[in-house]
Amino acid sequence: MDLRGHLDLLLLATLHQRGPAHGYALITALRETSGGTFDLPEGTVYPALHRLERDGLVTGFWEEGTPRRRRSYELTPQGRAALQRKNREWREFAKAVQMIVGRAHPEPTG
Amino acid sequence: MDLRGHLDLLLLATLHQRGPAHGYALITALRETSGGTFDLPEGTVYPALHRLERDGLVTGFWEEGTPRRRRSYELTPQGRAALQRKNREWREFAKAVQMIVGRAHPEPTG
DNA sequence: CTTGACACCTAGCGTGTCTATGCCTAGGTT
DNA sequence: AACCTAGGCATAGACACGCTAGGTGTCAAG
Repeated sequence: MDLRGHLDLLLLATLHQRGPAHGYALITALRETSGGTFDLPEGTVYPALHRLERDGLVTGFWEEGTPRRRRSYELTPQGRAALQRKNREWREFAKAVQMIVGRAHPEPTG
Repeated sequence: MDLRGHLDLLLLATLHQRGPAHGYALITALRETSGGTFDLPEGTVYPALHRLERDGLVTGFWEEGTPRRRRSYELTPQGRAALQRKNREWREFAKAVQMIVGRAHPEPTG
């Protein structure tokens, strides 16, 4: 596991910042923005986008006038609301983990 | 999903700070240290401890002289090493998410 | 004798992510 | 021509993890 259930947050946040984008572009954007930490396989991203569309958080449309067929997605109002919520949840989660982890560190030599 | 694959880190970190502890005590400790954010069901913690023991990251022993039977666990050297590694992974992960999420926030009213 | 805190355990489910694979187009190389 | 690489989408299946839901039992207080 690598994404730990935060994939939706990452996708929604990226769509929010960059505007409508297609799957492959999202993969690239996440890889670059995260400094290489998130290098997501397609089998992760495409099903996730389908899920988000099914749940009404994004809407997809086939782009016209591009050489290759590509399906782009943009945030819906519910998507924006979900992003806000997931953002809050992330901050609370990260803070809580930090509270537990952030005090002492194990000694390198045990 | 709530713990997002970071349960092991939380357990190992708590054991590292408090020394040997039993399952129920870990649940209480995590709840209090996290300010209530992590209120883990027993069905989450006990199987996780079994997993950690199976993998050699903790060793369990039945405490003697306590009114109720309780199985306590303490970190092994591998456990300490794993804690270090998971700690690093957490920091990298949190940083990467922050890079993606941390710039803009959706407007409250859309 | 019932309630509630303490303390442990497990089967089975749902969900999410990844692996693996497939299909197709465009552009470049040999 | 044949081949390769990058771009682009898609799904099936496996796996890991956490949670639900149930169980066992002790001890103290009402």
